[in-house]
Amino acid sequence: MSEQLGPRPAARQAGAGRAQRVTMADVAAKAGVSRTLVSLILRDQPGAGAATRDRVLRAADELGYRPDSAAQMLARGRSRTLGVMLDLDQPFHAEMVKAVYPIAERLGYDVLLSAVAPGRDERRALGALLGHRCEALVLLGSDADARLLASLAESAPTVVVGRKAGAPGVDSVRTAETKGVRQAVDHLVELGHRRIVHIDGGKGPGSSDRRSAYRAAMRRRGLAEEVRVIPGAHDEDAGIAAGTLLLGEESPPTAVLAANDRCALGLMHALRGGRVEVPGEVSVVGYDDSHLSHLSHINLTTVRQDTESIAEQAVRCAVERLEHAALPGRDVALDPKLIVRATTAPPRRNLLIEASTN
Amino acid sequence: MSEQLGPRPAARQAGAGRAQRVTMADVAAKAGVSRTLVSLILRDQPGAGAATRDRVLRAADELGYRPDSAAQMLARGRSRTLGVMLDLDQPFHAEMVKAVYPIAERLGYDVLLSAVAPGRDERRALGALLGHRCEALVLLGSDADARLLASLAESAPTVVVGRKAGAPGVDSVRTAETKGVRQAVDHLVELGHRRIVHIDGGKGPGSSDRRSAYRAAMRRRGLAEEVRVIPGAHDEDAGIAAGTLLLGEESPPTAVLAANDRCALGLMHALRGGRVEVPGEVSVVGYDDSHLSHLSHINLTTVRQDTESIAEQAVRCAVERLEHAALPGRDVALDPKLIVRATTAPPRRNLLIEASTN
DNA sequence: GTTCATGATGAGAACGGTCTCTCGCTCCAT
DNA sequence: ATGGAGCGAGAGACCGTTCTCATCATGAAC
Repeated sequence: MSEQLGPRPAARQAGAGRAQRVTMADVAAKAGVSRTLVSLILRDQPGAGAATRDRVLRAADELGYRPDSAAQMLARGRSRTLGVMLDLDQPFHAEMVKAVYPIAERLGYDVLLSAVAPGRDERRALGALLGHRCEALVLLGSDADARLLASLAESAPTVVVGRKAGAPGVDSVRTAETKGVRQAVDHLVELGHRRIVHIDGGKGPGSSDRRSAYRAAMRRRGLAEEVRVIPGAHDEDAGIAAGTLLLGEESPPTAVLAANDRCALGLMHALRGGRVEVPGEVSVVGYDDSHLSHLSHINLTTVRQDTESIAEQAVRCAVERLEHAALPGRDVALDPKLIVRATTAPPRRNLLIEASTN
Repeated sequence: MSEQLGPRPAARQAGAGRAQRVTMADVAAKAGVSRTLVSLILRDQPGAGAATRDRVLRAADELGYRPDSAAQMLARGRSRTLGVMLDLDQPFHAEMVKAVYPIAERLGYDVLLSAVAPGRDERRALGALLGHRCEALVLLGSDADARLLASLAESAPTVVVGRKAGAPGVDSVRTAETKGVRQAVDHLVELGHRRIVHIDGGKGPGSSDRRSAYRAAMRRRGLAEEVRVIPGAHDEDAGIAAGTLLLGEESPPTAVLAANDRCALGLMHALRGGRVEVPGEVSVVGYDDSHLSHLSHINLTTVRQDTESIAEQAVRCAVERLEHAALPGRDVALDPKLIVRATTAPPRRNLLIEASTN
């Protein structure tokens, strides 16, 4: 242990050698005014003379003053901080976060990130956010059950992105899966495809919606008997597995609607490995328009979720609920947009079969 | 109790409708002890009777008490929080963060994430971390110049991951590029390759080291006249460009050492698109061992940076500097390991030429 | 010349914790 | 008895802000 001479020697010595944090008091002293006034001026509030204002601002700048958000939070009773929980492995989450930053900033909120990781489940990730006094939570692709969500909502406004919340008092923002899927199916049908299968996303967020939307869209086009769902997931391996499965079939589909872009990529890889051309022999549609799909060598036709708007709505929901307490739980569904690139084309009859029996 | 005619009604009403935050005072009241004791017990310090301890813990649990880290920071003078700056688009960063979490936790540190994004440069990302009172900073793949690093280091211990820091008082942790590259080259040479090119990472972190390491390794194997570096970058497009270039050549290399996995992927895609088999006609080695390379359909031979150890060292550096103030700047270089998978094999003479003129 | 808004400034109490100190007790050697 | 140790518990200062309220000039209005 440390010898105890002065008050809290440990704390002092921890930062030893390092410049002490510059506080408002230092600025006040340097400018020759009171702390109160410094606070006022730094927060850009009226009530200080122009000359004083200048002097204080200059002093703050020279000292390299940086407000201590811990103290601010404590004093304000509000942190003006939004917590975002995400999965670092999901490119879509990355896109969302990028979109959330500027929006939150515009509304005067700070953003804190907390990732789920092996050994760090949602509960912990969220606990960290709450501990850091986030006033509202945005959950990207959460698996949380209704009970957890409900209990969260008791301590902070909670918005779930990408799926229905299923808990009272919790907002959700997501893509209108029905429309996205329908656009994709319509596109394929108009190209001349009939045998269109769907690789689903298993129990991932939004996938049950997409599944039923696919069925509905097919029925709507009179293709009820062609409906076929292959169980999958939101990663490359699922796509590979499905691709391998299809390669072995006698009369495989001419088009595939994948669970998401990663899944589509896996699928395409498997198909091309089996010498099946995309889109020559099989058309592939992804879902997400993640940065992967833009890449020139991939050039994936995909359904773009409007990240920008989703982020905007999510932040807005959180903030509104923060300000007007108990609103009813909202469920915002945004229109997605089909981005046609190079992986879809009219079907070429029988080529697939030929190729796969090479 | 505070039934008094409200000081700060604004603050109170901001959280209107929402349950008030449970504080230590509430727990203390419920357990019939003082705040001090509650604090003691919750921090797991000696000095409280077993019975009291139980009573307090139960009370805290029942009330759903959650320590307020803002207040803790303020009171402690220390935040015990590590700030990590990252780029959400880099899979390697994701791996790092996943590794950092448990290590930091073991050392009793909290982790805050701040991402760079369009419209949010390193300066801002770091400002956010500092504002939230991070005691130390870990920068993943930073572009920051020496001046910025030096000024950062004045306010908090700073560790740069993936490149040399180049600023005094700033630690760096990275892979011993020389060894990784040498292993890769040796592996290829032992398989029988001589014509081995390197696609470099442009001005990305670590790439100049890899470039010279490649030259050295080639010379060491007596292949000085085979040295060839193709300018590239750390993404798929660079790989494609290089691949396209090579496809057009008369006597292309039999093996390629890519800047990183993403680059390798692009390269492979381009090659396969040109009907060139990997590894049959060209062997490809990546760098990073990101989750992409594990995928069964990719199965990339790659140089694994030991994420685990890098994270450990980075956190350790930060913490040690935190505790022992002004140590000299360290530069830890960790041994990488070549992971041989399915994209490397002995060369087949002339096949590449045949294939590419098909 | 006294009274009053008005605008600039300062004093001091929160906020929710941590930490040092002191206090009252019991236990045991003198 | 007497005087410490040793331990459980509480008092109160403090961390760096924000916010309310009081104070103090200053000049316009009466």
